Amino acid sequence: MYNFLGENMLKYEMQEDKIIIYGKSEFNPKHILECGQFFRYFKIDEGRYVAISGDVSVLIEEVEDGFILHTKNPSAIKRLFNLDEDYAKIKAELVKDAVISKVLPYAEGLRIMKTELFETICSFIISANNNIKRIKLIIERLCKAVGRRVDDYYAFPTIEDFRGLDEVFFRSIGAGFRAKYLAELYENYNEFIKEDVENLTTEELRARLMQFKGVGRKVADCILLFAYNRMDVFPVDVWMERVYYENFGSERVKRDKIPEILVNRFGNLSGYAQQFLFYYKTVAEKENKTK
DNA sequence: CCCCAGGTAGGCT
DNA sequence: AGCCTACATGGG
Repeated sequence: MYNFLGENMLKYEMQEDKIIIYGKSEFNPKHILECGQFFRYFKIDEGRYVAISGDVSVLIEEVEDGFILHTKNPSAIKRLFNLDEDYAKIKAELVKDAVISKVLPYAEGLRIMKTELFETICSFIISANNNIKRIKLIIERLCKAVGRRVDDYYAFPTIEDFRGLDEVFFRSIGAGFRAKYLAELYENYNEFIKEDVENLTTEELRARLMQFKGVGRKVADCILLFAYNRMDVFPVDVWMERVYYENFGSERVKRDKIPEILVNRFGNLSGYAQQFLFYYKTVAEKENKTK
């Protein structure tokens, strides 16, 4: 059955073991997976990616006029990629910004995902003062060590899989100084999920998330954006700090001020703006230079 | 043998 | 509050 929610929206068809995506303008696996929001993806070859979220996997295959998302759990994958989100509308608004209009053409079909909460918290704690390649490496070692085996891959560990794991264990998978933060998660996360946080404002929920050790402003904003899809946040890391001075403000400001300035500029589209800029800065700009 | 990476906590003033 | 620095580890 088709979705007829809007004229310009992504057209897709749900089947028992796959989702068929029609057209390539609103869904681009490279742009979605390589924009830094998600770590458990693998490029198989030209045109094929595998992604694993929680305990669900998907094989993304490029075909003539779109993509086929092979999966045992299509509804979970539909949710993961926010397939009903209307990006035509979002981009029509964003393109009015001179800086964004420059980078949008490089990231057509980028979508913000909706990632699993526990996985997102762990992943972004690991991301602190780290590089993407090594973040992926540590996460894969974590999944292989304690994640449930599903078919031919390992699920991301659940909170219960973390029971009893100590700092020594997390150091053994290469987490380094972040090991103690991960070891503290079992108790603190179990406390957190008892609370009703969905109705908190973004500011309140950020403050709550920052009570986790290893979660500061930037990591909290990533959790807000990717796990909660709160779009009124703009995570600022070393890359976004560079983008800020190159495009938005030449005067030196305190690093803590940059998110505030950019959220004022982009409002409820901040999260989208940040991801388009991040993709351009970390992937597209580099590829342009090598051409 | 340097430097850097999707930063943060803790200690200092 | 705001500033400073240590922090584990793999890759360039």
